[in-house]
Amino acid sequence: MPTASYEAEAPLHHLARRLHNFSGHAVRDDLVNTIVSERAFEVDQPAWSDREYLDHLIVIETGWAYSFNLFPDGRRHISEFYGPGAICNWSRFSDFVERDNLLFKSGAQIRMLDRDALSQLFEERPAIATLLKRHEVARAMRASQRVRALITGDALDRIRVILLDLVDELGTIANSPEWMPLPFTLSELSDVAGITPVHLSRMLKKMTEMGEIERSDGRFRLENVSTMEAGVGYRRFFGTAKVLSHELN
Amino acid sequence: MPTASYEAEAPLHHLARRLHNFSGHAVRDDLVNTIVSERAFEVDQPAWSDREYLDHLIVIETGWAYSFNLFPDGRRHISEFYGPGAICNWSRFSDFVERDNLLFKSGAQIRMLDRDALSQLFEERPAIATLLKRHEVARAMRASQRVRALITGDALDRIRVILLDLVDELGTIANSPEWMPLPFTLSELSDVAGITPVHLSRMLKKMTEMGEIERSDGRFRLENVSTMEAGVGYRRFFGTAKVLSHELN
DNA sequence: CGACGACTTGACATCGATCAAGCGAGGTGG
DNA sequence: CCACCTCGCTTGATCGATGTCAAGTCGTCG
Repeated sequence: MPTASYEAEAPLHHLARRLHNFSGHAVRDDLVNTIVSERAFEVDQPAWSDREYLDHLIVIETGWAYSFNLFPDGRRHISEFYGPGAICNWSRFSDFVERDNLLFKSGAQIRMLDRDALSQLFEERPAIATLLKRHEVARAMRASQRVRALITGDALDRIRVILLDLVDELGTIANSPEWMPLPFTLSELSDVAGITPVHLSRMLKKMTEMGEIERSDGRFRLENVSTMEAGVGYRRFFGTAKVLSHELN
Repeated sequence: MPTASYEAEAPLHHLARRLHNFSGHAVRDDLVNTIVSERAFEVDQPAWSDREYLDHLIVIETGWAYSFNLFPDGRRHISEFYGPGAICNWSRFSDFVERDNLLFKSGAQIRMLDRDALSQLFEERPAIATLLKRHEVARAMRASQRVRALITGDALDRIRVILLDLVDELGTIANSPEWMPLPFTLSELSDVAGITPVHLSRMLKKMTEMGEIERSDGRFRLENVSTMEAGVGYRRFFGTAKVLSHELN
């Protein structure tokens, strides 16, 4: 059930934009040839299907998803979130590793790229494999930066890093607009941060009062991104991707 | 300045034992041929040399090391620790990724395996590359399990998971002895857990009073490993490695 | 002996969780 | 249409968990 915006964009448009940050090469056409199916989600939906994780690379066209893990006592930890153009299951796909569950937020639209077709493409054009790998290495480095903040920081710093990661996740596909959508509920964000939804609500109020952020109608705005980044020692891995890829090799 | 125990063991003895958990193949001789140098540390020493990280795979023969990261404000986060037989820089070595700093604890002895020699070995015998990769994937999965606990758990659960990881790290090379050495200071352990050393000291005292652990002379003992594992939903990645490698492929 | 670092303990302050109540938007059935 | 429900969010009151500051012990090393 594609929406207007879904049809408006060419397939893998956002992914191509992300990858373009790492290399001037045009790879969209090659990747489009490996598409085997697509899917749209009208309501939040966990993906329990193991086969699709292993046989296909899952790319988000529109909307959001996150990977999560349930504890025996029912608590939930959200370890990573994925915005438009993101690859949701790279490590599982490439390492055959048992990983977290995925949940697609309502409104998400995804496309699946075939494992065998991709393998063949990677053999024919190794540069594409390297490109995708670099892109995912950058995500892994961003995640490990977030984890450091979540383990050692207080609630405010945890929230700041998560908000910056959200901005970064959207900034990969466009220059960050002033007002960003808040694609997740407070309960979900609190499961990322490792704090309670109640406390998260209070801290967001506090940050609003301190003039750090503004909120309105499901969107938020960071008053001064650079100041916030400096305050928590945040480093961008996608926004400055061209610099990064230069560092990498 | 090798110690008695250093000379008593054959090179890469502990690493070979670890790998044996994942495959019956004997790979020690092949790996030994790639050794280019060795080093012993008499006092705690950070390794600042970038070249050795990239040109060599660092294997611990005896003793311990950890990787850490410094915040602008001086705080330190310790993200992983390495015991006898561990590979300290796999991700940096294989992905050319910028990673944490390493610190070798006093008494540590390491050997370095040459990058080029290893690459050649991996080409000739791909099974060895797969074996090493599986071993490091298991470590990554254990680390992500720990991170979940460190983000969402309270101080007691954080400490429990860290102690279980320490036991696991030693259990890979031998059946866990009753009394385990505590190779890190409370300050270091608190930088793993993301709590203060003072609070860690109090919590260890509390766990001792509750009969969960015993401490004596720089060593500790878990009263009931299975109970503790069940209590925090802990999963072993090395001790049950044969099961794991069966799952993996 | 004195200095130092690792650890412990106490008193106190702060942070964050818990419990409970209420509000508003959106959906459903009468 | 309204009554009613659920869900996400907010707020207040309170309690427990954790950090901070300070003092003191112990072993090690010069």
